Amino acid sequence: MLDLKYVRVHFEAVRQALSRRGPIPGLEAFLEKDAVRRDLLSRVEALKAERNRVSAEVARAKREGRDAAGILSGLSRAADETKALDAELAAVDAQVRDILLTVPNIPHPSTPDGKDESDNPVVRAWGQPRTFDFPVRDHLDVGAGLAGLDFERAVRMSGARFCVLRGDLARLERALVALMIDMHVQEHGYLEIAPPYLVNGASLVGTGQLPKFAEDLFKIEGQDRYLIPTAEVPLTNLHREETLAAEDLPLAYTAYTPCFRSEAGSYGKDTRGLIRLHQFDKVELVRICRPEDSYEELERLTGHAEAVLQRLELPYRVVSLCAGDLGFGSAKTYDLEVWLPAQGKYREISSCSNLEDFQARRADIRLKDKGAKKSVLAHTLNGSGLAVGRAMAAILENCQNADGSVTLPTALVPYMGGRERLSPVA
RNA sequence: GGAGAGGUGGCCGAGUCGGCCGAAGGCGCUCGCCUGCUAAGCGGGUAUCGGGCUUAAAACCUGAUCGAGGGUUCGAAUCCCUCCCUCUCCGCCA
Repeated sequence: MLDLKYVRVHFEAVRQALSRRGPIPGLEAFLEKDAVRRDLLSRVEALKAERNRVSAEVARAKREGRDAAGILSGLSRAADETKALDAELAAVDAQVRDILLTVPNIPHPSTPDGKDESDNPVVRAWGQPRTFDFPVRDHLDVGAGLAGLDFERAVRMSGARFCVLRGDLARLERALVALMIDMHVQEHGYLEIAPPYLVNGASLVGTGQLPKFAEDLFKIEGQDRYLIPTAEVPLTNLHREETLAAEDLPLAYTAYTPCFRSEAGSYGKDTRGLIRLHQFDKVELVRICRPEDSYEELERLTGHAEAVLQRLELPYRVVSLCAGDLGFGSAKTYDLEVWLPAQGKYREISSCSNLEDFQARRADIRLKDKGAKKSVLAHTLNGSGLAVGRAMAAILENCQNADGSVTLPTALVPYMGGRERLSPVA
């Protein structure tokens, strides 16, 4: 959410900056609604101030044993008026808030111009895509050969876009999670968190999924509870409605969780394989820091996610999302894209974003310097470190051999009980 | 799931028949004084988020907040309703 006063005072500049994303419907109504709100607010406050003054007079009269009937006369009409205006104010207030809640974040100046993903500039690349002297199979075929992916049964029990992992691949999933968490905790200084997978609506408003993207979420029927679409939600909301001590920052959290997404509107996209599922595992990174540090923190966070790809020896590149492709709450995002040889393409495996104070304002996450009078909004960042299913797909494709076996990246060997290779099941 | 108790400032805790209660008192923290050192003592300060004014800040004016929302009332921490949460006992359960 953007700052109300800032939007009012710098409306044209805000509109300009947001237009880099494309059209923002709803913004036009803001100034008018806001003016009405401000007018009502000052009138209501004046009425309340007068009411409070007279009430104090009544109290004094009663205490001194005098008759307060004279003061009291006509007050109930004023009270009715206050109540009516107050209701009007609450309604307009909600309207202004609704507008603000559906306006995306302002792209940072360093976020490149562009309309969609084809405009995302490559910032850097790492590793050489391998050349194969045999026909490359996609991760589905490789996984099937290992008897590790079972989509048929997953569909029967849950429906499309679910997967059952078996045997070596079930273990590989666990190994990947363990490797990633260990790296982030032991080498990058994150605190491991095991959060709830169900959160309430307020938390989702806090991180920006609600109210605008309700259709992307799985909601528990009849309850104010939703399956998390990413661990970003519980991790960032750890400190919702808290004022943090500035000297404790930055805070760095990591968590492994399943993520649940309805994928409404992605029919026909990536229908095969592990790339786009209703449920997938992800290791998430969240950092909460002082405003002046957040861009430095974004580079750091991105580096932590890259380190995992490097450890797994998977070729990847880093792209800077252009304004038109930027996520709702993000001011700047780097996507890490891993090489998938069967597709002959780099595919997103991590997205690292600086949300600046966009989430902090919604979630009321503040920080205060020792001795400072005022608190300020913190900055929040998050990134995948990494998406586990996509990492598995990348390993199956990049590390496959002609005989259908898969040579595991060295870093995974200890996590796979010393095994260096997964062999096809006859 | 059943029965009961309760949610007040960083913490503990008071709040009488609704009326100078944003809230006594204590602890903690902090500033100053005092003091061979430490400890003790004395005095002061110490919730948050808004709106207005201001170039800005401070000061000042003002609104809201005693779990959340609503109601009664001129006026609600105090009365009423709904919800959330915590604790105790019983039942069930990994």
